[in-house]
Amino acid sequence: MPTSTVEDYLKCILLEQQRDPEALVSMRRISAALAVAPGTVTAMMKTLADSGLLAYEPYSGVRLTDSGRQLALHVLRRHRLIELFLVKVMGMDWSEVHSEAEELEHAVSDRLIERMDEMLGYPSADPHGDPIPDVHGLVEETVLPSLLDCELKVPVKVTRVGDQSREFLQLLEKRDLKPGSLLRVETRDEAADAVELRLDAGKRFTLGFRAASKIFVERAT
Amino acid sequence: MPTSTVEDYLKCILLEQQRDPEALVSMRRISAALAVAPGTVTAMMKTLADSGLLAYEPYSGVRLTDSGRQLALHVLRRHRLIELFLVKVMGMDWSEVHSEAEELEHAVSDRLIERMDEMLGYPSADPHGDPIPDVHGLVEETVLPSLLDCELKVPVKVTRVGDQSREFLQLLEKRDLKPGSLLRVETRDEAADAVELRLDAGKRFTLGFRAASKIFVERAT
DNA sequence: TCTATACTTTTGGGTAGTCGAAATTCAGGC
DNA sequence: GCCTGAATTTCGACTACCCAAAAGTATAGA
Repeated sequence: MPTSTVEDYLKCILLEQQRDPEALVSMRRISAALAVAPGTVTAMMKTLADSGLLAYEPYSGVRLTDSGRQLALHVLRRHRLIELFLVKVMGMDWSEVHSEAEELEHAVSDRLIERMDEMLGYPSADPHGDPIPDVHGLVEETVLPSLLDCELKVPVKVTRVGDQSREFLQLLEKRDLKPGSLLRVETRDEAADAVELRLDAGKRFTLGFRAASKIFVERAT
Repeated sequence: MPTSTVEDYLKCILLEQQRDPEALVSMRRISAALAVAPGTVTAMMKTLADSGLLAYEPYSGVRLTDSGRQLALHVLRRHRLIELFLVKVMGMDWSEVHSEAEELEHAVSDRLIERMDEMLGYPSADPHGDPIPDVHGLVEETVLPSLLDCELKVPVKVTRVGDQSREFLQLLEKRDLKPGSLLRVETRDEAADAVELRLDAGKRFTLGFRAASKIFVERAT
């Protein structure tokens, strides 16, 4: 059974890999994401490679093997189900569940996680709109446009947010930009680094490009 | 912040101390309870003593200090609230929640545990009848008679069981001897090592002294 | 009083994970 | 082709656990 440290490394690599499925994941990215020294990552990558969980190319980076990927997906499944459980059942705020799930994902048994899944009605996405892998590790990967790419002046629905930080989520909460919210992008001004939104209620709100790129939408039906 | 290993040692010592509040807790008991080598316990006791969590008397044993006791009570609170939560909210079997709680007690945040407490209506006992310390670490210690000490032929109610092992709990479940169940002790035969019970429904069942000593009752009102 | 035995402590050693700093490698610009 | 800067790897060292086995201690019974 993998230690919780190993689970953290695998999950982190999976997430980094998803940003750019072609490339190998560099030591630098992992070391930054997990806040450990670069040398520590190199050492860990060697032992994970020895366990057959990933392929390690010295000076280039790593890529998960099938078994490593499978394991990482199970951790991700636990993480996201727990987040949804904390929001839906425990009534916690979605801006505080990420760090809580970060701990719990290593402690819950398979039995308990399946019970949560059942209670939640086998959901397909967590409170941030991230897809939940099923019990066999299958995920539906959909690429959504962000507020930077979507059509202008057309009603869209927020379906996913790409930043778990407390501050960002609290902003979205306050401005009613959570998954499910409806809005339209009125204008984009590259020079001003500004994306102007009109919310469902008619209120207007402006985001910077950086923040806008972290909100993903789909056409409102 | 104490590691989960330290929390396990403290909880274990608290529990052993409760069996015999006068005596010091020996290395042997701790080593047996936690399934670690005796030398490992001695080493850990020295570091815990250095941290001011317990008093260590070489060749005699240890006793928790106030701060050690406080910490242990918080772990115990988490453990017992989690057990009750798993039974009441998650619908798990009481014979399987102990080991699950053993992991979760080190992972849940204070925030989440208080949320559970609230959802459960600030309960005073876990599914086995063990008292739940309050948020300040206060517990009501009540000494109850077991099926070995209680009056004969008088209606009593099971209120606490002193063995968390799966097999024992499954037996109690099957025989309807869970906390809340009503029964009478008909006879005790020391030579035969037998305690004869008459259950509420009228059925009769016989336990050995060893098992009978692990079921605690109070007079039925 | 002495000793057998059960318990405790000490010692030496091992694994997992971490860091800081020195040494190495790679890739882009000249 | 060489140099430089960034990334990577290597190295020595540390903490927190853990074990097995040798050595020491306490005590109950002869």
